[in-house]
Amino acid sequence: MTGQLGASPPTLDDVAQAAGVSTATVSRCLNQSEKVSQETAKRVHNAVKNLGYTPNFSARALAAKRTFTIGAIIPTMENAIFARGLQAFQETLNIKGYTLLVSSTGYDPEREAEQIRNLIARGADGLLLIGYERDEDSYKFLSARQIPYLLAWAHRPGDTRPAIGFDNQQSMIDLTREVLKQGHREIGIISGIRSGNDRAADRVKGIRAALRQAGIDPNHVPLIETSYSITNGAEAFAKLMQGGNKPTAVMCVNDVLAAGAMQSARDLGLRVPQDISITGFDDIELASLVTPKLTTVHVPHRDMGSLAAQELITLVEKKQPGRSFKLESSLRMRETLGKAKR
Amino acid sequence: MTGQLGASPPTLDDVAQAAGVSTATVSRCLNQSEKVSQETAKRVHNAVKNLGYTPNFSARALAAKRTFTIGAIIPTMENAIFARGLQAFQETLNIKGYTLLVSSTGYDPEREAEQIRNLIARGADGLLLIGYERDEDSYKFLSARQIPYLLAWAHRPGDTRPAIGFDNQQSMIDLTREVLKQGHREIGIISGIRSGNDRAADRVKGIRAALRQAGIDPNHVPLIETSYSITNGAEAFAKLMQGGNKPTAVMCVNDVLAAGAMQSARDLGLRVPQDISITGFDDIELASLVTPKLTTVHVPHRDMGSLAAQELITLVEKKQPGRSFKLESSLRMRETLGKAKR
DNA sequence: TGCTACAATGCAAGCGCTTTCATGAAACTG
DNA sequence: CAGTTTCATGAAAGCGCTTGCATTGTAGCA
Repeated sequence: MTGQLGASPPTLDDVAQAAGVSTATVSRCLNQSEKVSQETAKRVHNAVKNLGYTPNFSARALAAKRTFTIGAIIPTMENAIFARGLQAFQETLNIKGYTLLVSSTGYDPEREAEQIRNLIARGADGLLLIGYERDEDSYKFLSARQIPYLLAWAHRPGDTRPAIGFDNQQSMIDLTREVLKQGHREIGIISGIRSGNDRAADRVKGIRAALRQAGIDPNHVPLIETSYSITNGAEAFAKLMQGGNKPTAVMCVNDVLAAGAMQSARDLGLRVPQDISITGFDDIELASLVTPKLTTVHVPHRDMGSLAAQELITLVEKKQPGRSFKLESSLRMRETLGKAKR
Repeated sequence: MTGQLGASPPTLDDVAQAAGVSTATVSRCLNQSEKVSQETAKRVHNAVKNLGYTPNFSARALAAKRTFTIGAIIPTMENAIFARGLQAFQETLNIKGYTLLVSSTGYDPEREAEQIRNLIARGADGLLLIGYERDEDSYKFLSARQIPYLLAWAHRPGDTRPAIGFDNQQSMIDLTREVLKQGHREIGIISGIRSGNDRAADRVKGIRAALRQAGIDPNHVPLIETSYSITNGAEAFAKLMQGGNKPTAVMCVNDVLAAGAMQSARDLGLRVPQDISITGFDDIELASLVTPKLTTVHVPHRDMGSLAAQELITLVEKKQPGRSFKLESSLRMRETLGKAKR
């Protein structure tokens, strides 16, 4: 417990001296303990404790070219969508002895490119990225440096890049069919910004594909694009209801937007689902909290997170090619989708 | 654009050679550009671009003993409470050229101690911590290493440690007085786990102090302690309503718990606020999303985050003693607090 | 007893960067 | 024009760690 009062932190050298061994031995003792005799190990551990020694991470990374750190770059932390899956990702990582480094981009592609370089510069052994869509340069950078990476929250049947997620487009087709089944013909769409966000884009594509199949021209279906927030969802909904032929169902590309839409519906005196149906996507906690409960698409966030962690570690340790996984989403028919009014 | 195909990443040396200068010059060029002639600078920047050079962060940290990185350790990322303030914290940090490293503890004091060491080992120039309560060893460690730190989300009038936040206890006293003003005498409390979480503890203290002042014995007021989650809030509420003398108002230590309580109330067929009043704390987005809208205490999360960032940078750069700031919280009287039934 | 085999340890060379100090050239001074 | 600054640059010493290789001591074997 002898503190290093004000002095610079204790180094491996200090520990070595205190334990009467060389720095090599201390290092081995701290890493691959099996190569050191029990007696020495005890002396070293004592010295470590007495000095309050903590290994300097930078020095370690520099010398070992290995950090046991995985980086994850997500669009935003404010959104429950990623928080859930990321939590599971981190838990699994920790169990396997890895540390997670998170950073967020605010849905800005340039900042994502920046953060990729940043996390690599920081020595991340592997990277988790959200979705497919990003500059080709970023992909080039990753393969030039031979950094294992995994895409998450998305899965495109034909694509070869390793990804783990669900088919956003197909999920939305399924949901849209349910909406159509309820007799809705006038549909409104509230989407997130699709540029640079393939999840949002694929979901909209899904809606449109299903509509087309049902003989509805998707080009005549009103769509409002706005960034993910409750107030934005509310505003978009209000705008949608100002138009000429008002929709009888509003499909939102995620639950946050849908919650906003519901709020706005209430403010406009519209009953859900009697006067208007509203659907979401993601099935975050919010979905079953609002009144009435939101009809949405359930996504196995936690499974995805923990599977992603396992796979990424495999990639890092085995230097394998990298596989893709498709997870199943499922509809959650709750209370906000009802029969079409007319 | 000449990629380093498969090879190890380009280093300062490579850049220096390509530009025909020494590594010292390249380094200066990348850091304090004013000390290098314009012509050389151009050559260097060209070389950097051509090689796709990215400085190795670990090497830089090791040599410079400076990282321009601030660490933040929060209880959880899943909770909107911290996400908001942290976002602002990060934004301000970025503007000033710093990077944020976040890690979470799951409300586990041991993991917090671990993470403190971890972030310091990673070279964080300063630390943001939540609340006052933690092992004395951690505080000792920080001062031994002379690491600037700032406590947030709490502010205790008498305490000398630099903190930025609001008076949790006083805020809750104010809210409780409003509850009492509505005629409530039978109060129930749903709290987070108070051990290791002084925010929760202070809030409960606030309720109890106000009750005592009103002549109600706080020891006879039922309290259920549970970890922060909607379902836990719901369960706690149900349990509270099973007791002998049912409360007419349930005060929750945060909005998440309150949202759970409201859900449970609905399931039990209780109307809010006619049959039972419910209050929250924090005023996260959720609060105005639930039906009816939650009466709660508003906390200036974003202001706190950005002020914290500024102050922490000052601490890091000026090595000043470290000041404390008290922010004002305010009541948001919405729809879930009504007159007592009897 | 002399030999090999092996386990435990030490020596020392880096990892990629910053920074002090020295150096030489150019720009001033009187 | 010699003497003094100023400026741009380079040489080289680390920062704290890991790790390949060399060295030692001891056990195992014939």
